[in-house]
Amino acid sequence: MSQATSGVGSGTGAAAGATTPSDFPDLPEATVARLPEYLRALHQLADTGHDTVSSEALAAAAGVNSAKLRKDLSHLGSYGTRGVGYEISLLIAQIEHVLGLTQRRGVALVGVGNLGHALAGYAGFGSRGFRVVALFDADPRLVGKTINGLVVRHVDLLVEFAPAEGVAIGVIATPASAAQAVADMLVAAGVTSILNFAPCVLAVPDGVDVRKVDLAIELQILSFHEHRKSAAGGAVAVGAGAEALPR
Amino acid sequence: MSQATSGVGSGTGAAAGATTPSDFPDLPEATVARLPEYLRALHQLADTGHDTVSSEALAAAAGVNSAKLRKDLSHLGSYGTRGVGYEISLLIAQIEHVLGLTQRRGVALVGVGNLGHALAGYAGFGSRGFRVVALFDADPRLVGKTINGLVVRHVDLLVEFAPAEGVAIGVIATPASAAQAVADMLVAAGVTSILNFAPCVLAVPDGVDVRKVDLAIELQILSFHEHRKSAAGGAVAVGAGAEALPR
DNA sequence: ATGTGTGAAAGCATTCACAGCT
DNA sequence: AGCTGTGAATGCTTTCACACAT
Repeated sequence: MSQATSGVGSGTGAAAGATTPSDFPDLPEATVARLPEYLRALHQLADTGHDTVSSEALAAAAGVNSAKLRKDLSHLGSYGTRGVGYEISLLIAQIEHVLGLTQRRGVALVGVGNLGHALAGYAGFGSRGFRVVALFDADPRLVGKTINGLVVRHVDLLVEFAPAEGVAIGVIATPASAAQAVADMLVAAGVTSILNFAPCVLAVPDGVDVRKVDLAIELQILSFHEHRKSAAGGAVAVGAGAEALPR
Repeated sequence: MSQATSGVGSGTGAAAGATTPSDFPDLPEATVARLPEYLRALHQLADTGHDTVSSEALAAAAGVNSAKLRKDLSHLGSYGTRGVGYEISLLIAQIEHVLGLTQRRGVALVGVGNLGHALAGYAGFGSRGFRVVALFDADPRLVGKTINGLVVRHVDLLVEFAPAEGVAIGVIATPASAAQAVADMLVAAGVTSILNFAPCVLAVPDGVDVRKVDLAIELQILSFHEHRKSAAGGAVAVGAGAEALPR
């Protein structure tokens, strides 16, 4: 997947000011991928009136085991109290800081068809640290329409408009045939993070991160396990076969 | 956290399948997760007139390195010819067989709001081994509507209708607050594979597979890398700057 | 007592590099 | 020669289990 490029310079420049200059642990990628889930679970706990939480309880809410959770959190530095647990608000702040969510990042959505339209209206973006700031499409019938308060612009204007709109992340929701061209434009506009919903691989320069979401792939993975389950016992008396299931 | 599992009952039984149980390697989970991508790449190659392909070329088309590809394919048994490469049609057939895609599985979609509506119309399902066979929602304004030739039923009818419609996989596209209740119903209806788009963890009995897709999480992971990139230096940072890790 | 933080051990996954088939 | 298939080596992740702080 993404390859971490350079390390953290010993902040000579450190121009970014706003965020605390405190050091940047270099976190295992597996840990980074779980932090958002912890964050979600923490917000849920905070909303239900909790103040502190044990690793056991938080792990349950996030769907992992407690040893993993503690190890993950230990990479951020120590924010728990032995014998007590973690203070929720403190931990939320710390995770948000590490993930860079203290600044609300702008998202450009390219492709406002079926899926793209749904994404444009997805409230989860807004409530979890992001703001959709621009919409693009190649279809003249869509260009000019307003969706959720944003006008759809022609994709040819992407390179021109994206930088001004403060786009930090590009989301590709076009057909596969258009995805590479869109990725090229995003890169040309200075975007270095891309979320790709099109079923194809993208070629991008070093330093650009691409993550992919492919719905059909998820289903096919489920299909494999389904297939295996039905092939397993043959007879399989009743459910509850406690086979060693992976995952 | 309500998670009334209980009432699993319903015998999945249905031993009808005559797939040979013997030819089932137990594949590493990481390999299973990549097979769908190989399959997509193979179809692409087949469509552009290719007949055989080397591990190097297929790996490039799938976005992995060739050693990994060969190792993955070796788990399925040997389907390549040394000195030549892989015969594409043969490999497609083999992967489809292993993933259980020879039978087109039925998908029930629960939650036909913004996202669910888009999923109902997503062509990628149909073209890659699945068929949406039922739609459910709790909103009376949506129940009764026809989307893509399917009538939206009330979610309370799920347990009654799903088995008859041949549902093998359930897709949850409801708000998080409803997701667990829907999961319980799917389980009660005998569904043992669930794809969850709601931002929450689901409690399900052993033997039920859940995969989760959370769009905000993907963005947050990208945010982390973005954050780190901008902490490293100005913003210019031309690629190719592979640096040694700090210490 | 209780529950975090963390070395050490175990388990997976990826990469290397080359033997062996065509 | 060219390219697959695969043991061996490396690196990463998870799990264990317990010292240590409160």
